Amino acid sequence: MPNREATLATIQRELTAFARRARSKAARVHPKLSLVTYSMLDHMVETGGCRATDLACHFMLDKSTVSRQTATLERLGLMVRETDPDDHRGQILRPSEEGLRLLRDAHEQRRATYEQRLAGWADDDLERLAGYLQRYNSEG
Amino acid sequence: MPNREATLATIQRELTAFARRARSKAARVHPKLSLVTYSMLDHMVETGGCRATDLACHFMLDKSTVSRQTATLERLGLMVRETDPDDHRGQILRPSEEGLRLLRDAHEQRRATYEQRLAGWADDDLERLAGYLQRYNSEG
DNA sequence: CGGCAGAAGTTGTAGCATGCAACTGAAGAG
DNA sequence: CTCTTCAGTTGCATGCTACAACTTCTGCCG
Repeated sequence: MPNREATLATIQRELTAFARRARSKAARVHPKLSLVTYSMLDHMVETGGCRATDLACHFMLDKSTVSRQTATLERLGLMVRETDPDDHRGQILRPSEEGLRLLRDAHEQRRATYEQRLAGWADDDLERLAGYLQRYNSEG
Repeated sequence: MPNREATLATIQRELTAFARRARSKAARVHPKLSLVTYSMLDHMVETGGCRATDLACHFMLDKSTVSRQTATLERLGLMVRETDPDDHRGQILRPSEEGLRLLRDAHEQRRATYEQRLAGWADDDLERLAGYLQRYNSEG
């Protein structure tokens, strides 16, 4: 049985390896979208439409960066904006129909990738892993 | 008991969240080093001195990118290079004394971060998580 | 009411990482 | 010897990011 030090080192190493792979492989979940713009579109759906400031806060990015990324999304026809009726300074950002389609495709693609990768796993192992990851992310 | 679909979705979501956090938080593991340059120095140690081509292959980067990063490391006094005696085209890259010191600091810093984050975990939970992560990374 | 602080976004500027392509120098095959 | 291939560097372009200055609008306080 390995000691705690070694186990911690393994977890650290494996999570780092995962992060590196995620950045390089899943960096382009769609030809037109980077991981960040994809996540932004996703966040607009999850929140039911949000403002640029929300995105900046949630992803810890400068508002100028968000402004440029949303401009790109709009130029690609993947996002629409409407002035917030309650506060004319802000805008409500939502995916367009095409943006929603693209998001669904990307979701399905990623789901299939994970399903294939975890195909050989037993159900209870999957559930334990899911629980561990939730616990890890919620702490700290 | 959740179904397999839901469990897979959870794993996917949590790993994505982890990757996003890793990008923003662990982006700078040391004031002078980015995650990439840090990993490069680390790889030089693990391999006992390697060539730029090895780094490019291992990290899936263009050789020009590696060339510039190693130039930066050398300019910072963290790395030294010597012409490969067996092949005068290549160079053997190694951390300098200061590079090794800095690497040890960074290692310790990261180890402490993980230890703190996982402080409340039972040993067998840690070992199971480590095993799951190894299995996940080794497959696919 | 009128002015002023603060918030939401945009744009100018700069820095950094990265990739592709063209180039230099060296090793190895014929 | 010559030609090809490999290791590495450099020029150029691109994309993401931050900081700062500016615009427009809101909300508050005198």
